[in-house]
Amino acid sequence: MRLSTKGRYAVTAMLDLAINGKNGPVTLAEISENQGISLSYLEQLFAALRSKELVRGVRGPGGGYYLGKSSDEISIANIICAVDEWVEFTRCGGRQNCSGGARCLTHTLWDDLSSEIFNFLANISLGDLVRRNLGKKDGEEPSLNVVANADSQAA
Amino acid sequence: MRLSTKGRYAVTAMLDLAINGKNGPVTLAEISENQGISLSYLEQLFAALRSKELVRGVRGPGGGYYLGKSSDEISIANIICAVDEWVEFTRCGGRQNCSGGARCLTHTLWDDLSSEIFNFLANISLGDLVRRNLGKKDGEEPSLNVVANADSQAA
DNA sequence: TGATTACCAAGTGATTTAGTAGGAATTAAC
DNA sequence: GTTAATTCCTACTAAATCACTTGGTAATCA
Repeated sequence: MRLSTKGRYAVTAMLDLAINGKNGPVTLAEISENQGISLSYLEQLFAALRSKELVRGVRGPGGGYYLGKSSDEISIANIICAVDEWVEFTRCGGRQNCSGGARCLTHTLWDDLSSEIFNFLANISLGDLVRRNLGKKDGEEPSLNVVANADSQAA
Repeated sequence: MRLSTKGRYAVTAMLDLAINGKNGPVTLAEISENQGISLSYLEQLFAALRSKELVRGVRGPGGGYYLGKSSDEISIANIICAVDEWVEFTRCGGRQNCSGGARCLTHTLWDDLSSEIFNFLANISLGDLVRRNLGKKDGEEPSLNVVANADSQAA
């Protein structure tokens, strides 16, 4: 499994698209400008997003990108999976040669852990992020209490 | 932020240590054998774990590693942070030149998201994992319902 | 003394990251 | 119909990271 800045770029760009795409498509040049991400790198990320139908491109002057679905139908997990390919590889392909050993024991456990994180991200939609953002002024700290996790206490 | 196989290696090794270290220290050679991780790579991971006092090494014959604290005092987040350095870097160091722009807006939001994940991992201790494991037989699927998250629903 | 272990530092091939470069295809505006 | 704006596509690249190897040194037990 994997969850790095690449996914963050994609989420940031999609959020920009969700916020600024209300009236007409948004160009990658604008997102590049807004978010400080290189244009060609954005193109590559959006190629992946498009293949998963999370965005829809319109060519020519006045073109740009729309969201492929409503922002409430797009989860953060969707976005990250599109660009980052959330593979949680088992070292022992399938179930061979790790029947009772400590290796298999720990890896199924780690897979459970990563699927918990997946569920967490799958329960936050792009629409949630937009609403959380627009409801706040700049100085305020936007808290992110989403569906999945009500009682998070700091360590 | 970052959460890859390197952290998984460390968690796996620590779990092995917690399970097999009841009576006497465990050598890295044993963990290497059990988990299929190269010995020298383990050494590097354990150098990081030792610097955070999560493990304690004993040299010489009959030596090996102990846990540095009780397994209930070590969280998964502790382990991952030790080897993976959980940096959630803000592109605009501090608060310069992103007062109201969309950039800062999205990055504080992403930071919230990553701290949610951090809290999630911080609420699972190594002891939790051990108990979850030992209570099960091999064939069974070990469910991972931990303190932090009671109501996880699949997406 | 010798074996066994942790410790330490440097190097390496493969992969990923974040980006450049250079185009081709589509379409709106002139 | 030409031009400009935009998406789309392929290939390349420097830097970083991953997982590992090599070759040691230091401590400690028998």
